Amino acid sequence: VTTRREDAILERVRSIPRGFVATYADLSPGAPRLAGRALAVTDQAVPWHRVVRSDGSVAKGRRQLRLLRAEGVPIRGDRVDLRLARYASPLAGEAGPRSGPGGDGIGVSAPPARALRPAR
DNA sequence: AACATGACCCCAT
DNA sequence: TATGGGGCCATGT
Repeated sequence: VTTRREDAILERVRSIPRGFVATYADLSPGAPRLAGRALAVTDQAVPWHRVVRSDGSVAKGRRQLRLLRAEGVPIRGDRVDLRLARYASPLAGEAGPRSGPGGDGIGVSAPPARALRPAR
């Protein structure tokens, strides 16, 4: 079961381009655990493997790393090189805990689609 | 209502 | 780079 906030998070997960990643905090500033829960309980088809921790480590181990490597996401050791692979999220730069009505930045519209470096 | 548990994060050692 | 403490939203006892 997902709440409205979680649904919004899932939608943003879907917006992560192939070859890039986003962190839980990018998806839900101020309540990153909520992003984790959303992915854990949803039955929707989303590219969950493109979501990583803020230090580049992953929650689902080798399985996740394999999927990421398959997309060409740069990985050093056992963690993603965020400086190259991080997708410039629409919420990037927004405030942390309680950024206005809604409690988080969810509700912001379209992504910038600004190209970072192509995943090597 | 208190406490515990998560695909977590930030800050200060 | 690694740990510990405090904070976060939602659920389940």
